Amino acid sequence: MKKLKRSFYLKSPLNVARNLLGKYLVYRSADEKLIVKIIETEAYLGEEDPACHTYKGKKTTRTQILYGSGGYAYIYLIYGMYCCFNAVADKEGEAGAVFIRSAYPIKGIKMMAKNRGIEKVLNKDIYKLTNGPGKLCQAIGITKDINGEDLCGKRIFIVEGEKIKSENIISLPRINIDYAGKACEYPWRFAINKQNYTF
DNA sequence: TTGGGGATGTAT
DNA sequence: TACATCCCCAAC
Repeated sequence: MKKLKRSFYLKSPLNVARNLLGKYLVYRSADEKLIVKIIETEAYLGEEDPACHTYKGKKTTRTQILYGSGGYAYIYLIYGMYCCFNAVADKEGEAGAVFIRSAYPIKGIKMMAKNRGIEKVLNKDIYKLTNGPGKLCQAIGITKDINGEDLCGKRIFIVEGEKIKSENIISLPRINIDYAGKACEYPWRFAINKQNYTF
């Protein structure tokens, strides 16, 4: 399947967040290739977005990667416990990102279960392996050492997966950003509508 | 050097 | 609905 090119990521986070739905995230672990389908994303718009780590132009070592060119991995630790995966979006100088909130396991399910500390997975429970940002990172085994990795490289990348019709995409308010004031109402979360879609 | 807070997950 | 648990960074 075709790997997404740099140009895919150089657009606005809202555009990239919507277009990442149905795409496959591929990670080459030491043992095998792990693949998940992206089913829920959130857009973070940069200096104007109170929920974004770069709000008001905040520049630190952590946010540096966000200001760079789109198409790189941004991984940070949340609540001192879990890693969250983002794809940096927009062009150099614009600090946007797309947060991957939920995915569905496609390949390497056994390894993902092992990484999550689960011995046996029933078919009906497969989706639970990666249905959260922290779970996703734990399942495919990525940590902060992937931070800054080129998504157009070989270790981790995204490929054309399934084309999702626009009528099957829903937009919703983002989650757990209550501190962001009015911005917590903006419909910048995108998901595949499960009502007309089966995995 | 310090302390408050956070793009979560799990059990209850 | 509680709480585990610790990096990040601004302010001191």
